[in-house]
Amino acid sequence: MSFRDWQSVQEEVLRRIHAREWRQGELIPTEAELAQEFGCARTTVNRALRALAEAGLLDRKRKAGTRVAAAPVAKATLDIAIIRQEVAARGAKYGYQLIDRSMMRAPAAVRGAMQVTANCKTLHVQALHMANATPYALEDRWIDCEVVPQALVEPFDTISANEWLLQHVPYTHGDIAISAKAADADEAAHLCCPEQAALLAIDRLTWDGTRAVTKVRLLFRPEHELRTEL
Amino acid sequence: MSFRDWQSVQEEVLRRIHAREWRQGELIPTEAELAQEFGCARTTVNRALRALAEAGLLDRKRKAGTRVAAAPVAKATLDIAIIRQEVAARGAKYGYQLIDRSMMRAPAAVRGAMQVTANCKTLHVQALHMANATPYALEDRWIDCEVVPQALVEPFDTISANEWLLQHVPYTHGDIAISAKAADADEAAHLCCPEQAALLAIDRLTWDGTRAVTKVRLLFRPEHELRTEL
DNA sequence: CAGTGGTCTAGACCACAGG
DNA sequence: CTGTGGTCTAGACCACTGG
Repeated sequence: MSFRDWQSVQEEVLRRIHAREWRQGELIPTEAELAQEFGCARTTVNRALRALAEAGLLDRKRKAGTRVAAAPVAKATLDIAIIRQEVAARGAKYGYQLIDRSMMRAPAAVRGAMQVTANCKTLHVQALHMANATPYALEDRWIDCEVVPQALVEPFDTISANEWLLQHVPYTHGDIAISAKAADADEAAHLCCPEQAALLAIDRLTWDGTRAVTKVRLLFRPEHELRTEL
Repeated sequence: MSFRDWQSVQEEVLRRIHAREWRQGELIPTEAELAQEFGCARTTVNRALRALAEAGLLDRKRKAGTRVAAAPVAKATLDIAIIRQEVAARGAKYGYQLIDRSMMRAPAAVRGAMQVTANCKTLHVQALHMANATPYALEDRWIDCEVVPQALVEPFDTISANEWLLQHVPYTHGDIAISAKAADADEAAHLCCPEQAALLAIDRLTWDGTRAVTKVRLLFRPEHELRTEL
């Protein structure tokens, strides 16, 4: 019985965890021991165990060894693409419609989240993304024009801010929050759904270093689902 | 200028992407070339580029080389823990309350998703998770007792099915769907919120091989948010 | 066919943390 | 101090796929 590539080592380790040969919280053999047992290099065992640790199934600590994670925190990965591609991936025809584009002072809540001052120049862009001519998502966005001056001359009438920003503005990291929200009158009108309908909301705040680039809320139609695997 | 560990190689590559030294869709140098430039082994460059490819920033193909991803699909990772731990992590006191536990025929929709027959023995468990004595999440679960016979003798009155299953039943993979749902009368009563309030719903279907183990819907209070980073 | 990434190896040194 | 995982190296072979 020998396992010569890291995938088969990983499978064997997974099998032992599922079969409860190695119990939750229990210490498993060291990399060197497993390498000897499996007849492969320690590097190969390391690759397999590291992948499982990243997936949350193992806890590894120097000197302390490797344990089967007591509470396997599942990592569900959401792929967040440009909305146009998302719609296309569902086999629907993408449509875009600009609702509003204007310089305005952001509400206090938005200024707070973006950490900008009250008189910071911000651009507000609101637009509707459509799939097969029916509403798909409502985008409500604030852009800090001191960070992204190019946005001042971009009309956003044919290309969405969503797409334009991803392609033209670098960022270092972002925060995402997913929640549910009842549709207000305005949102219901744009999304062609009843007022008070339960909408899925994705809020994203994007940073370049220490400065907020943009804050966006995407509201999806009631039946919308985010899908992923475990 | 030399970059001797994979993290610094990764940072340098990231810098060049952000600085647009390497444009979107553009071919970047081969691993061997970069290794020479950076004064390190090809393995080290490989480690850095592989990590960036997993993060969705690079597209790699044998023979075709490595390109900067045209549409950087952001991967947001949600950590899905046992609810008791989730509540504890927020610094609140966890509470648990069983609402219903009974053998019953699952609705057609549930049977379809779990791919079981109409007369399959299924256990229905409904329970409330609480934080600081206020409702936190409503759990509505179906368990296939042919796959998990031990569940038949488990009362689920002090330990939640959520936690018991994770600790006692192995699984191979799962599907997750996140959506928004308006509270019906029953749900509103349990969660102490107005009827029609917008709730965040997480549906999870867990498999062991080709057999469905359990299907669960978790409904969270209106103000609940799932947070993650990019 | 040949260029590129994917992986394995044996050995080495290092960083961290338990005892 | 010592055991464990984390990483780097140089070299090798392989698998895929573009031309």
